[in-house]
Amino acid sequence: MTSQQIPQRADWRRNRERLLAAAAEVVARDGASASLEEIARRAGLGSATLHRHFRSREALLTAVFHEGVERLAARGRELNETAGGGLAVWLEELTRYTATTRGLAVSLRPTVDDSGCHGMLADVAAELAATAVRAGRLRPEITVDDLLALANGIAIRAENDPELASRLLRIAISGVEPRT
Amino acid sequence: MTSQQIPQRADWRRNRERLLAAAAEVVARDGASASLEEIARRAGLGSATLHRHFRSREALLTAVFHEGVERLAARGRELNETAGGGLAVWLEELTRYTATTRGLAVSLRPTVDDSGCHGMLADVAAELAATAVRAGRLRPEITVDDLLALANGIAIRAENDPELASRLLRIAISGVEPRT
DNA sequence: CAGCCAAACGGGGTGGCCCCCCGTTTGTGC
DNA sequence: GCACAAACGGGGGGCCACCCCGTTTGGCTG
Repeated sequence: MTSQQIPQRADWRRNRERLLAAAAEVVARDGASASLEEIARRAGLGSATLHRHFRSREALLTAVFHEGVERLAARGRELNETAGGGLAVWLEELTRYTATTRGLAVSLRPTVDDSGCHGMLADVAAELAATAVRAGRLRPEITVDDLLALANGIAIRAENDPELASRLLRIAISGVEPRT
Repeated sequence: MTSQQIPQRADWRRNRERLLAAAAEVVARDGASASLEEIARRAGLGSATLHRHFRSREALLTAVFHEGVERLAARGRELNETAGGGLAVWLEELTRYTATTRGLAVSLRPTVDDSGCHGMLADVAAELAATAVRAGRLRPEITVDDLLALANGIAIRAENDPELASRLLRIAISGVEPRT
């Protein structure tokens, strides 16, 4: 998924794990703008090593969030089996999770080559959306990318506030006018 | 609105204008994270002077965007006189404008003391919302703050893409299900 | 088990940024 | 014009990203 070639030497793999563990801590505290130097320090490695392992801040963040994003994707596939395919439920879980996981929301913006976290979710989202359209619960002219962008915008804005994230997403899904 | 006391010496006012002009250029190019040093340099002033005029990045951004935000507020009051009070129209204009004015979306997040740009819009938004509720076009349990947060999240996400901003806002306003 | 060498490491340099201290200049009221 | 508060700005401290290049090390081979 990221720019990892054939893992080579043992120390290389060990250091990668150390870097990811340190990054997880620091990013959880400071968000996407965490200091790369501090991450390297905390891993007991030189900052050059960090840069060799992860060419960019984005590559590092992608690796840090990889597991959580996979879990979200799996959850989406699971929900897609339920009656009506729980698009709305999934979007809310997605938004809450990305809002409360510091730095993740920013990392979910699609990238030029789509090598980041976004690509991993786009597929599940598309399935859920298709099911929802079939069930008459999603207007067909709304694209998956727009749905994801909406959830992403809400998550960025509601960083650290899951209640706000849920509320905003529900408004966006049900609209603003009284139900007729 | 910002931390401006009684404007005192002539050079003080002159320098303030120079700083704001430089800031407008650089922020338009680089967004909210523009380099303060570059702004000072471009204004032909020392960076210490910039810090004396604007205690924080946020204070500077607030001043830079002041005029545009006032215009948005005025536009809101104007729309509030029309039939049904154009809440939806205003929200879309707001979102488009903040999405395309680099750095503004970030500056519109409410601040602790609410001395930033947000306060200037909260009042108009409240009027528009009240009118919309009376016209049966807004569920009363939706708060103004949530509406603004939603528009703000969309604008942050759709930075530099007015079409995306419009589309997302319309989805959020009309909801995701087919109109019954 | 030793020796070799590509792979991997990391100290430290470069250049940038923010923020502020404090000695210097300047505008203004008298 | 003069005195003095008001305002300025050079430059230092501390942090950061990024990268060069001399040094260490893992693991293969015989």
